[in-house]
Amino acid sequence: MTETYDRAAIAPSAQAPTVTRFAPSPSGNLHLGNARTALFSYLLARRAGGRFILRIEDTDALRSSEEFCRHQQEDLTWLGLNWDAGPGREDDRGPYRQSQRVALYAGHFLTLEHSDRVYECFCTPLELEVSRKSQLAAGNPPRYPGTCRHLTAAQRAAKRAAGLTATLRFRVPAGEPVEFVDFVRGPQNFLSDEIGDFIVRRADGSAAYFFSNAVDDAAMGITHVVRGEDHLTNTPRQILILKALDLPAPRYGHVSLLVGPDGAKLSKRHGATTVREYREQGFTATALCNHLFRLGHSSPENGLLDLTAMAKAFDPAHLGRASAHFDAAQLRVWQKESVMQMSTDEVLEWLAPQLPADLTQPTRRAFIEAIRANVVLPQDALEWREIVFGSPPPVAAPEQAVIDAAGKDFFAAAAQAATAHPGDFKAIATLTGSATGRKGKGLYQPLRIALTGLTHGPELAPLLRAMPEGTARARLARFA
RNA sequence: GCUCCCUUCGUCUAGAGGCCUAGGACAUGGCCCUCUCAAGGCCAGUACACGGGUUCGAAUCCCGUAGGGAGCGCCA
Repeated sequence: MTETYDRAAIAPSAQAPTVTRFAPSPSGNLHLGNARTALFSYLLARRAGGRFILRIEDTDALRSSEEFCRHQQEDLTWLGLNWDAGPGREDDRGPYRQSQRVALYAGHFLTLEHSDRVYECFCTPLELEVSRKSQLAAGNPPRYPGTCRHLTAAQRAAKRAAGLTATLRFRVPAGEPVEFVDFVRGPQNFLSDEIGDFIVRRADGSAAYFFSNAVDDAAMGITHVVRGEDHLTNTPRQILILKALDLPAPRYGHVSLLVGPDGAKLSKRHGATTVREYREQGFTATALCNHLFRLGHSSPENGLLDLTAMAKAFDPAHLGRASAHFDAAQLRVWQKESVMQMSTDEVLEWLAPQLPADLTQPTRRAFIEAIRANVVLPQDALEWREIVFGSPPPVAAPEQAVIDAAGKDFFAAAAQAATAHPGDFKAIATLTGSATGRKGKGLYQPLRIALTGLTHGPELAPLLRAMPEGTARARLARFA
C-alpha cells in the first residue's frame, strides 16, 4: 500500500509535460465506464497543465460506425471534456483516427518483419477456435500453439500460393520478465512465458488493437495512460511491442471497473449505461461528472465541483483499486444539487422543451422560479406545467376530505379574495384567514389542495404569480 | 482451467502497525424551522468478508478460506 512511487510518477514536471489521451472505439455510444476513464484522463492532464488528446480507435471497420464516432465526440463535448488535439483539432501528430494511420503502421510492421519479431500465421479462425477449446478442456490456458511460428519461406510461399491469407503474429520472447509500475496499482511483474504469440496485423491488413494502440501512444507522445483494469494483464504485450520497436512506453494507470448495484459489470440490465441516455433523460453534465468523479476516487472536496475544481482536487493516488458501484440514486443527488446551483437563465434553457410555447417571457420566468426547487429532471416540470397551466387538477379522496372539512364558506371567502386580489396569494391567504378565522395549516392546506390538487409542492405565492389570470379564482370557487 | 486483481457503514471512500472505542460525504431516521415538499440547522444509527499467524500492539504485515472481478480473441 506504499504510495510513494505514485506521487513521484505523476508529479507535474516542467521538463516532460503530461500528455494523456482517451482512445475510444466507435462501436457504440459513450459508456459510463468509458466516460469515467475519459474524465480521469482529462483531469490528470488538466491538473498538470498538460494536454488531453482524443484518438478514435476505428481499426475494426465492421464494428465501427460514423454515427457512434460522432455521438461519442458530441457526448464528450457535452460533458465538457475538451481535447487539445484530436478529431477536428488536428496537428502534426495526427491524424487522430487510426483508420487514417495505416502508413505509419506499415512502416512499423516492416521494422518488425526485418528484425524477425513477427511472423506470418496462416491458421484459420476455426482452427484457432478448436485449439482454444481443446486447451481449455485440458485445463490449460488457451494460447496460440505456435503452429506457424517456424514456417520456412518455402512453406509460406506454398500457403500463399494455395490462396491462404496470413495474419502477422508477434513472436513473444521466452523467459523474459516484463515489469512496470502502474501509477494506480503499484509495481507489476509478468513473465513473457504467460503470453502466447498474438496478432498485430489482421488478415485484411488492418492493425490489431495491441499494436496500433501502443504504437500511437508512442507516436503521439502520450506520457500517462489511464484505462480500465481490464487492460492490466494485456499491458505486457504492449510493452513488448514498444520494446521491439525501440519506442518509449507511457506510464500506465489502470482504474477499477464500474459495476452495477449487484456487483456485476455494468450492463443493459442495470438500466441506462450510456452518457447519451442520461443526457436524454435531462441529467446535467455537471451531475454526471460529479458522480463519476467520486466513483473509485476520493475527493477532498465534498460539494458540487466544476471541471476546473475537479482538476485541482483530482489525485491518481486517491484512485481506488476495488470496483465501484454505479448507483443511480447517488447520481440523482448530484443532479438535484446541480439544478439547485443553476441560475434562472440556465434552468430556463434546460427546461425550455418542457415549457408551453405560447408563454410570455415574464410568465416563463415566474413559472421556472416557482417550480425549480421541485424539479430534479425535466419530466418533473411537465407535472407542474399541467397543474399551473392545465385544467383544474383533480382532487383525490384523502385531499377531498380536507376540502370538505374546510367547507363551502371557506372557499367562497377565498374566491372572493382572489377576485379582489388576483394572483396575489399573500392577500388571498390573509383575507381568507381573517374571514374564516383559520390560520396555519388549517388555512393553507385547503387552499393548496384547491389550487394544485396536492398536499405538497412549490410555494404557493410564486406559483400563483405564474398562473394565468383568473385560474386561482376559478379553482377556489369550484368548492364554494 | 491457468494467471492476475479486488474485499472498511446502504453507496463513494479516509486509513502507509499505536493518532481508530475507525473519520468524512451522500443516503436513511429523528428533531427544529416552515402553508406542504424541498432547502437550511441540529442529533442519531450503521462498516474493517472469514479464519489463522507475526507483534507489546493489526483495518494496516504474512498465510489460508470464501465471495467478486479481469485477462488468456483476426474486440477494444
